Amino acid sequence: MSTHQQPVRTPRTPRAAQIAAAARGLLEERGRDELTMRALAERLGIRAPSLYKHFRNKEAVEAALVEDALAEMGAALHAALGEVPAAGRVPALLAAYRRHALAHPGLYRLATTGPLPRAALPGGLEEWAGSPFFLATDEPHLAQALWSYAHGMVLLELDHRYPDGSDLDLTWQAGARAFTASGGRSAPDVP
Amino acid sequence: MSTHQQPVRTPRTPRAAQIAAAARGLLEERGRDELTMRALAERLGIRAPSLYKHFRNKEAVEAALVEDALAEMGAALHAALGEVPAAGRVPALLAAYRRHALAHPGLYRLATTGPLPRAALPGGLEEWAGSPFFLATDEPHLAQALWSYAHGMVLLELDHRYPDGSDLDLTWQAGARAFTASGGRSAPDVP
DNA sequence: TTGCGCAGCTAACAGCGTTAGCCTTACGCT
DNA sequence: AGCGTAAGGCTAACGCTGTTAGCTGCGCAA
Repeated sequence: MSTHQQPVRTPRTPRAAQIAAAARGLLEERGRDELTMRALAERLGIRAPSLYKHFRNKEAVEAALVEDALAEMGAALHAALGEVPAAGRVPALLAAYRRHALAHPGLYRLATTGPLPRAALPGGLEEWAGSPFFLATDEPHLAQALWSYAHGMVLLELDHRYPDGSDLDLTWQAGARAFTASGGRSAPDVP
Repeated sequence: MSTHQQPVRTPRTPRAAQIAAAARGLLEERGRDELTMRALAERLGIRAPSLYKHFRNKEAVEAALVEDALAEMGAALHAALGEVPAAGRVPALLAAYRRHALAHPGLYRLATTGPLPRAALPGGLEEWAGSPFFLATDEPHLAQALWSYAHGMVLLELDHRYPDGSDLDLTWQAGARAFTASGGRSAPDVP
């Protein structure tokens, strides 16, 4: 229907999949800079150099996680849009974005900050993961602005940049209101 | 008047100021992960361990740069608001934010991503640097949303996350329109 | 003149990603 | 049955990182 098909995923040997899973666990449990090749190997019961039999280098391990992150984020956003009438798409999209990002903070950061390893990613995955913003706004520039807003909100929330005691639910609502009131060809106001 | 006084700065010995200046140059010219203690020392004609006579550790050097970054960003934003009538504050603020961040990308990233070294920062500096968003919107939650939007835009632009050929001027305009049309107690629409 | 402290130095350590080279195991083919 | 090969582990080591300990020389103050 309105949600295009998810792009093909990069094939992964069974052992590579195990390593990626262990890396993901390490990333979420101990944070980005404790995801080291030696710690990853230890979690798998092997030594660090053995990892290089399965991944070219650390960046390739991270690229595998980025691929997972984009695929899962894309699936969550497309699913959120599927359940909602056109008028309520922006708030639904923002809620799903926030929920998914905060549920996987390490993965979110890895996939969305710093340079994207585009060469190691399946073609079309990035666009597919971002397309819900275009589906929710019907206008490319407003879609990019909405995406930027959601990204900024999540990062500032993860980094504890908002003043203590901020009611972020209300902040997300204020942003949702701003983006539904404006520009979108099909969205009536949601006070 | 409406712009409060800038908070006091942390005192810095002459040598510490030289080191911070060299660190800033290194950060902007060669990027965040080429800002190493050895490279910094070499630029100053000394050896890395000597730096520890002036800064407790690398994090303290970075904290000095974060302080500079917040003070300068705050000054730029307050200045931008001072030149503009109430109605045009949001677009003026966003334009100044973008211009300043893109002019000092390394410093911007250092100061706004990852955990803030709040303990090493002068009290009130962070709030002062962020207060222009409150002055521009007159509503705390919309202010935080606007800030998040600007932050997300800058980061995605710096990280080249937008599709090739995106006209980001138009995206910034779309966001400015969304945030001026909505909520703000004093802002009429700016088509 | 004596003493002190500032600001440099070398040597070294642990941890990082990564490479080279070795060895064992398992499997397919003749 | 035996051989060849490839997969997937291993150790040792390199150059890089931040950081510490301890030494040295210079300048200033009492």
